[in-house]
Amino acid sequence: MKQTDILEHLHLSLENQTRLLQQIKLFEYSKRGIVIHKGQAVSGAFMVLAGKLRVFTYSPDGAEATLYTLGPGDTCVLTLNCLFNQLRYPAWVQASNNSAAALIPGDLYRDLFAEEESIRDITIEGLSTLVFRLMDELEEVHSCTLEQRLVRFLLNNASTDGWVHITQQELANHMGSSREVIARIAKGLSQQGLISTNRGKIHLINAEALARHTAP
Amino acid sequence: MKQTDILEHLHLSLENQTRLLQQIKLFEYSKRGIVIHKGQAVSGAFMVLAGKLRVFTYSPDGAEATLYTLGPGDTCVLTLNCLFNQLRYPAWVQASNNSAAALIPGDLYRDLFAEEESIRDITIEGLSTLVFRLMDELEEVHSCTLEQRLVRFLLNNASTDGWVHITQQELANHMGSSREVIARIAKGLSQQGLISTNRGKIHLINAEALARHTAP
DNA sequence: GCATCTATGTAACTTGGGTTACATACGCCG
DNA sequence: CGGCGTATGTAACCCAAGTTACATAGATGC
Repeated sequence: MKQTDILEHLHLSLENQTRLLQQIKLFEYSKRGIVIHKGQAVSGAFMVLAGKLRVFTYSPDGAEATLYTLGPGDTCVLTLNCLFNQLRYPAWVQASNNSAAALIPGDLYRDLFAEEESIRDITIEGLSTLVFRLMDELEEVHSCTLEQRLVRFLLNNASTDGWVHITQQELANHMGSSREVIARIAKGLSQQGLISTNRGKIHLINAEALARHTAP
Repeated sequence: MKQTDILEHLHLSLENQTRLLQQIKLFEYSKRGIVIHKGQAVSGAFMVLAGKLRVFTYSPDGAEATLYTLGPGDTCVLTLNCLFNQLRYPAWVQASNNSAAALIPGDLYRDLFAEEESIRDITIEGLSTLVFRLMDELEEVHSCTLEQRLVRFLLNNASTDGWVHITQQELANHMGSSREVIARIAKGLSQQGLISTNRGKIHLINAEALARHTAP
């Protein structure tokens, strides 16, 4: 992981490229490492360079709920929120794999935001996208059954060969439910011949039929 | 309602004030009038000048769920989203009272966004605030009972004398539930002497005791 | 191969809250 | 005042989904 990798994700004037490289800090995280914890003061914008980070909250009773995940080139929008509004970070961030991220100091980011159109664009786009994702999720939560949400998740996260590599516990965390409930729903789906369950992964046997479960 | 009222909510250079007044369109809505319907193409940014607008969605089965409400000086963030991302409007907007709003054409808004720091600030702040509100709501939905959510809503919306002017049907729509359920919960609370229910309004008798219902 | 993790499978029980189906009460207007 | 539209009150019923409590089955290392 090199500092200069960050330039691939941004379009900046040469002068600002130099400033950026002088001021960013690189961080590397091993699998399951905690990147940011709730309540932490955030001193800059986080951009993921490699790996995968998961942003999640704990509900008061200790259950996890994933908000979203970040891949290479993604900026963690919540850190932008914190920067522009002087807030503390409202969630946890954990590395799903070995990952690397760059921290762009807050003052620099604000300067770049004022000077560089491309920075303004990715900022606005990141915020907007998150707003839509959250709205969708909110609507989904109170208008879909857990089975529909689970099916939708599987369809959205299957690799081209129809496998989803995830444990039932992780699925449960992701949907804010419990493992047993996921197992029960998965059992129903597998009895209908739609999926098969394995240790650490799920196979979509009939994606078309499965898709019909999200709407009827 | 005069065009120039909009200037109170924005800090612009004189030149841009003139441009703004030349290009905005004013709209007035009577109570319950539809301001924007889902799927509509949005040609500019909406700023509320007077009254109150309610932004909500319908779930597939026809139940309403309020996303948020807008008062004078608020900009509808979703229209910004649509502008910057060329999307269609993802919800309905209805006037809660007689209201007025200004439409700032998209091209003008983008110009102002590039030129005026104050516009950038309110844009970012509006988006950020919405992100936090949505995150809170999402967390609330899967970690609180309906009673807790109802109590919280009442506490947040009571006037200083402890009255909330809203029908149970509106409450139900707002929380994505049904009237009967709200009535059942309200009955429980009023039997404990915490609130009293009346036609079209609810009185908070003991707000402190009520507040203790949101956490234990 | 055996011990030990970690992941999955299952069943019984509980509960929040949505649904259905009425009854009653309020308030306005002719 | 009396009727009609709108708001609230209540009860019985049902189901999705969370909880508790174990059983079993792949992995991994020694």
